[in-house]
Amino acid sequence: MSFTYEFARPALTVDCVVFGIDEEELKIMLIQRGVAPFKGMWAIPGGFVRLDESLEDAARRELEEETGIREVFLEQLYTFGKIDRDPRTRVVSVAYYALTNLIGHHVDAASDASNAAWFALEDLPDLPFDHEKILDTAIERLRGKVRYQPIGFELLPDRFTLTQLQRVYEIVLDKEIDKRNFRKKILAMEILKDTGKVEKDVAHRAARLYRFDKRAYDRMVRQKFNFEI
Amino acid sequence: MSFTYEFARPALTVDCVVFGIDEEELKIMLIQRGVAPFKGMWAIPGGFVRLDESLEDAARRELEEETGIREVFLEQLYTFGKIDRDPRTRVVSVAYYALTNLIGHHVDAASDASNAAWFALEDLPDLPFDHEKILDTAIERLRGKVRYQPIGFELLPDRFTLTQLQRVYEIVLDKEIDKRNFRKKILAMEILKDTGKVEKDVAHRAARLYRFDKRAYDRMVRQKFNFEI
DNA sequence: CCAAAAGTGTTAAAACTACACCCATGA
DNA sequence: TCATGGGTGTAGTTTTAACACTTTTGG
Repeated sequence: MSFTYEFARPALTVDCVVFGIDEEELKIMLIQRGVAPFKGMWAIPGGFVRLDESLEDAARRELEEETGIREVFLEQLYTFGKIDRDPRTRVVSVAYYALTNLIGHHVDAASDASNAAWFALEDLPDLPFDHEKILDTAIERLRGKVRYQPIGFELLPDRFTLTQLQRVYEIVLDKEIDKRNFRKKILAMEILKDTGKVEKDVAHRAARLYRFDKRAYDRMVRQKFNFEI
Repeated sequence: MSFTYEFARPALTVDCVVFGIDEEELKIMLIQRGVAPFKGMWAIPGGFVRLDESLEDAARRELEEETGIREVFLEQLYTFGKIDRDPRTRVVSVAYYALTNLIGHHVDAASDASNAAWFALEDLPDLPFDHEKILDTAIERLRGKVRYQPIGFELLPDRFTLTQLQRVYEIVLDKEIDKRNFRKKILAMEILKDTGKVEKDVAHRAARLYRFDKRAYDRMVRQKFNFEI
């Protein structure tokens, strides 16, 4: 089967930069390419857009097919369209970025996604195409956005401690934050809900667990409130 | 001539939201469609991406062809890819937005762009496709970006007064700003250069003319400086 | 000399920064 | 009882917001 058009069309793909925080560092998920070009290289997951799906649907489908990850925060990043970004032919790629709770998405070696793996940003392999540029753009966006939109939570489990949240900001922004000032600020926003529970199995005083209160946040946005770290 | 591919491909277009400030309001440039669908309706300028040009090149080319506007601030906005956004067939559109000195781009009725015109945002005709959504996205981006990136100048002539600049911010952000505080803040940034000239032909004390000092701005960005209004 | 916009400082309130110790828990 | 991180307040500094009058110019 083939498709014929009156004018030439670029191929259209989606790519998906997946972030996660593990211990003390920011990681991204890569997949090992099974086909040419760049067969065997680690790359950002992605693939061709089908005619019967929106761009975001395509990004989510590819993400699940290639890494098993689903139901995560996903946002369009930028569309990359330089003429020669793919050596084969003209390919335009709409890039997305995803934020995941890495702990909940450890790669299961037996799954479809057995050729997917997390990589620390400090320790990345060479990437094919313009994937390095896509990644840089994603990091820049994450750093910028995390300061004025409540997306830090997306990198944590549903329930988290204030220290975990602070760590997220310290890792993403790559700077130390004062504990007392951070707590004062984030609690003053009244967008966290104390779950009444505490950590389990820790060898020190157990910390309170909070949950992001989307309802409260939406209410504040309506009242012209500004989230800022 | 025709083009055949193994898999179906969406058509790819660029669209360009052009902003300008005239007197006391924000305007955008629309063109009257000469072809179906929606023939005769006013729409955001745009067109198909060719294989031998990047996305930004395509946006600039279409912009010049349809409106005569060239050499303006242009930035990618968002890519719109809902399945049914075009009634004919699947079309994905990479949207850009441009900021222009409207006074320098009054539409010349005798030009190629004779079917282009400026419209006040408050007084827009119905728009085809998802152009209203594209426009809303562009306005939101402009409002957000103007606060932390020095792009307000792009809506003014090369030389401008502080009052003109303040007006730009008041119009874009749709709120009044205190004159003394605005001047203090913007001058403290040291990104404006006093040209030594003053306004001509005004029926009151002539104001100083300033120019945006990109060199100084870049220097400050390197020093971790934050532009913010 | 009048109309119109240019230009200019001060003060109070709010936000931010820096900083150190006691507490609860499990091993 | 010790090691580990949890949790808390205050004071100095900076930033922001509110506010009104004099100056210059052309008509």
